[in-house]
Amino acid sequence: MFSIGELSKRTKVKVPTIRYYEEMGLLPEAERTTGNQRRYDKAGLERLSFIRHARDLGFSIEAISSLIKLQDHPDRSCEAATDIATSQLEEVRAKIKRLRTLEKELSRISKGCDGEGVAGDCYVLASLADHNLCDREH
Amino acid sequence: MFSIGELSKRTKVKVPTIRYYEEMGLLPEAERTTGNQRRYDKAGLERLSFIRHARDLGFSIEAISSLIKLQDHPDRSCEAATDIATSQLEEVRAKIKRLRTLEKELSRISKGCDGEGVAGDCYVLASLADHNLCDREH
DNA sequence: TCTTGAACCTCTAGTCACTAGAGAGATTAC
DNA sequence: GTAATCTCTCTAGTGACTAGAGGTTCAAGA
Repeated sequence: MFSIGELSKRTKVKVPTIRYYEEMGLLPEAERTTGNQRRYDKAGLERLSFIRHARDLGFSIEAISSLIKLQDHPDRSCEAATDIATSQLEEVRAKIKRLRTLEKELSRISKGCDGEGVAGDCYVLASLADHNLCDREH
Repeated sequence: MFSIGELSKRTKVKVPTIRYYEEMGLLPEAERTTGNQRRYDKAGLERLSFIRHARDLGFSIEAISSLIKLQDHPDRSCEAATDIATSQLEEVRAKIKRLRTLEKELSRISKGCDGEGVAGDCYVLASLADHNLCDREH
């Protein structure tokens, strides 16, 4: 059994974040010492690692909550899990697409001004003021 | 002179968002009718268009605030503007990079399970539980 | 001119996933 | 025993809005 600080070190999840996850129901309520401090074991460590990994991959707390429920019922169909992962993948792809458009636009705008003139003649400011100077929709 | 609703229609920025921008100091305090309703003119429209365009490109409220200050002083050097645009571009590129890694990982995980088995055997859940199943760092 | 209904006002609180800080109590090492 | 470090709960703040309550004003038609 180890403390919340120890769990934090091992998982690289900050202490207040661990408490937050508990409050959100992602982690079960931890056992306590007589002095009311949380104590964890291997199971707690594994669950928190799962959560952290899923968060790193961009899953929302809500999605993780669903995934955990599935984990706790290994006999149920895993269709929901693949659905969640697939829609997460779609979201990531959509974000990439959008960011690529922004990248092109920003890169074009940045190249338009070397930063040596005055604000009144700045192509960056002009581009932001006038959408018509843009190449494409965004 | 037109109302906040009209301004909203023309710029496609929602009414509460316009009020929020005013509160944040991005928009100057609007003129009011005797009945205390906001009225806008062409200048207000242009400034809000600027803000919306910059937001669409992912600039933060703070960054936009700096850009607006520059706009209001056309005699100052525009170095700050190009700096802001460049660092925004860098951020966007960093985000894309990170999302690409996630995309690869999620795609690999999703492919590992067709959703037809049970949760106990699900590769999606197993991958999330065990970082060692990952191809690369993320 | 009166009435109706849409648009407007302010204010508070909620969103997401944490993060920061206060003030008090617990644990651990020496 | 004492000092240093950890931990506890609670509240409030972050960014960029969004939602809703409860009340007021405006514009158009009768």
